[in-house]
Amino acid sequence: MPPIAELEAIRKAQIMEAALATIASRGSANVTMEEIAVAAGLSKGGLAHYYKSKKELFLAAFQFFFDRIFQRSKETMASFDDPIDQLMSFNWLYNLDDEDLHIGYPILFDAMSMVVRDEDFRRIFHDWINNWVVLLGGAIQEGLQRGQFKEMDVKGTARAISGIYQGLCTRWYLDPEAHSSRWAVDSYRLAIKGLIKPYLAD
Amino acid sequence: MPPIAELEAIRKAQIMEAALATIASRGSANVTMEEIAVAAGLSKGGLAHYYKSKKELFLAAFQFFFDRIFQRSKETMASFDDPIDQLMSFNWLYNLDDEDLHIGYPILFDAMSMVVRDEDFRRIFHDWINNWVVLLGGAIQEGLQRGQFKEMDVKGTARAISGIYQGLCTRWYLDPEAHSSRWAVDSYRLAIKGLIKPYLAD
Amino acid sequence: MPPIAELEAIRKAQIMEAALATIASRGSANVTMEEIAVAAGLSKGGLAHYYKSKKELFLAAFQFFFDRIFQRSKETMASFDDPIDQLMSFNWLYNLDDEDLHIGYPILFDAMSMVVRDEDFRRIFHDWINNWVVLLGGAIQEGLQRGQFKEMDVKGTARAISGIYQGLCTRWYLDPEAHSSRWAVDSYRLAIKGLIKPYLAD
Amino acid sequence: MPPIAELEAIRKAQIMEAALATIASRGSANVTMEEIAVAAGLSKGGLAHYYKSKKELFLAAFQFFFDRIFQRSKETMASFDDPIDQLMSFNWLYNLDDEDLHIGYPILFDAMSMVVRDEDFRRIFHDWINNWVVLLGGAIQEGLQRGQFKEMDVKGTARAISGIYQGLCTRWYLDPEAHSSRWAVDSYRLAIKGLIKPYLAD
DNA sequence: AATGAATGAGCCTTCATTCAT
DNA sequence: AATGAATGAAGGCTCATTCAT
Repeated sequence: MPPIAELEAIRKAQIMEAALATIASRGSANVTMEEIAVAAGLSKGGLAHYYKSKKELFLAAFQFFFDRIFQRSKETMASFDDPIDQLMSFNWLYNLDDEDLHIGYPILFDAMSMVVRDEDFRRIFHDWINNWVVLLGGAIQEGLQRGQFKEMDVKGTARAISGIYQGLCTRWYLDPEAHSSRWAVDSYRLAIKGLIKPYLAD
Repeated sequence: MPPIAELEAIRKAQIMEAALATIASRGSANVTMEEIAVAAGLSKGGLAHYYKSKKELFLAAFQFFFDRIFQRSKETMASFDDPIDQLMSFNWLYNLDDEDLHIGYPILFDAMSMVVRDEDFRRIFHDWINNWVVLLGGAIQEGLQRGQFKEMDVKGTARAISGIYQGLCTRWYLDPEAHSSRWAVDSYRLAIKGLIKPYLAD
Repeated sequence: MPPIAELEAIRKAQIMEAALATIASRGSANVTMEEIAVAAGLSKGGLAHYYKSKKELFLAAFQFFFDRIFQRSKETMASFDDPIDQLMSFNWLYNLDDEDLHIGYPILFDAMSMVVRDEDFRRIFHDWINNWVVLLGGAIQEGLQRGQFKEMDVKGTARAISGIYQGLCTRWYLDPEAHSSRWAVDSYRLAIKGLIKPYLAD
Repeated sequence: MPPIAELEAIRKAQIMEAALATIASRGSANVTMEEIAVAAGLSKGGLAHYYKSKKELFLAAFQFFFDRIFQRSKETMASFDDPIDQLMSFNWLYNLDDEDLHIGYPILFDAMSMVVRDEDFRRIFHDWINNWVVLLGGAIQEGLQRGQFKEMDVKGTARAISGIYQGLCTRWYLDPEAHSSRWAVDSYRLAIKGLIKPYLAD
């Protein structure tokens, strides 16, 4: 790889980090290209060299973050063998000391705000969700094969787990004083139980 | 003395509707005071007469919307007798023909984006959530008294239901092609079942 | 006099006081019609009823103030018999407790700023200066007739005294810590001495 | 790196000239940032690049002008040897063909209007006055050493001369038809004589 | 006489984007 | 590759003025 391409990769990585950090703290509505550039150790013009427009930069940053969070979750999940454990493994996310979270939630809210109104943001968001569905669906499938779970709509259940997870996380993050991480974990487990053993309860 | 004593109330109501509609469609980051003014049938200056700043207007609009949605839900819930039915009664919200929804979700995403970064928005959001918790908690309490539910942490469960509900709604609204309202209702019911009859499943 | 005309006079007097006070404290560049109206115990519309435009109001207020200061000075001067004492009698103006001063200097600076650029303000300012010249000229004339002063250009000397007086006052008012009223009085006396006994000094 | 290393200095100088000219002709209350920008050969945004706010620009412009006038006076004064001549040397200022004057007086009035109400303007004004006092004080001191003047309070006299000078200039500038420059020069000389040889007259 | 609702022009300021170097 | 000067559009807000009541 010629050094020129290496440099580009390095710069883009710096910019991604800077963009995520500044967007998270200032809000995508308020952050300026210059703030991001400075956070990345560049000038306004330097940033423009790598990302032609604000939207392009935001799309890349969101994508970058979505990938990272997904990757981390996937790895965590892979470290468990039991499908139930796998579905519960996202609990690493309830940790206010993890910097990815303080970036992730603000980013997520901003992203959703854009998803509603812009097709390009919608696409990367949907793709991300679909990745989760595939990941969670794999665990469910495995549970089914092992006979641990009753028959169910795998994809739909995966979607539900993903949505429920996000709903609980959101509450926890927006008001951690009223919503402990213990509450989040417990609520999640009970809800999941309801979903994956539906007929048991009847 | 104004010709109509309630002129201010009328104008403010017009403005609230206009603000919600324009914020929802354009996004709070993009909507301008003038757009809102025009949508309310006023000029820029006329709007300023009633709301001194953009933030003041936004806070009022969010508050206004939160109140309305809550009120509608409360009334719907009150029309059911059985606590289980009450907890399920929010299904009226899964209706893409209901205009409140097309306002509500975009507003909600924008609101959360601000809640993370601004204390004033945070306050009205927390208040809103707390209202839901009280409302849902009432139904749960009733179920407990009727012996329908097992013992549980009423408030925590109410918070969980509220969060889960929002998580599922969000997915449904952001991608209704992949998430049917049937899916949303079913997922919600199962998750709730997990929450309110926790020990049954074991 | 019908009560209607009386009311108008009362209102206009209120407005003049309010205008002077607010212009002085806020600056003519910053004060708003509404601020003045409120200070006068009226509403925006009520003020408009008496003064059709901001400029009209300002002209009236400046004129009003110029008249009052001149009248007070004239009366003070008339209480002295000796022409020298008369010329020195303006010392009542070096009194930071006198409210007219805290109105007067700011008003004067603002007025001069307008005098440079607007014919209407120029006219009332010139008229005011000319009144001073006549007043001071009278004292000088009297001194000449009594044989107290050497022959001189009465008008020119009166203009000089007036200008010098203002120059010293200005410095005193703008920086009273560095310019005592003692300094102002003494400097004024010495300068006047130079002017009215010109040939003595040679 | 800028093509011309001194670009910023050049631009700022252009802006200073443009600001002074436009403020003088339009008044600081009326001049707009855009007017100044255009006068400086820049766009609104270009001006903002060099001066972040209107106040910052005005402060810089006033300072710039104060410095220039002071420098010119200082040089003129230095070209005379006799202290009396030095104190009289400011007569170059009575020249309506000198562009600095047509800028200077309007600027001075606007400045004083702000000095009354704003600490930052007050500071640069006081500094300017103090510079004059030091300059004039030097001439007086020299006169004392040469035995030309009687003993006196050097600083106080310098302050008086400075104030008197401004008072006379102001009248001359605001109404040159009624106040000739001859009048101004003569009045100034006589007043100074009164100040620097105070006891002679008694 | 008096109010205050409403207008709309205008201003300061911000900022994404372009571009010469 | 990188800078930062420069542009110009746009937005929030202010405010003198008008006018129906």
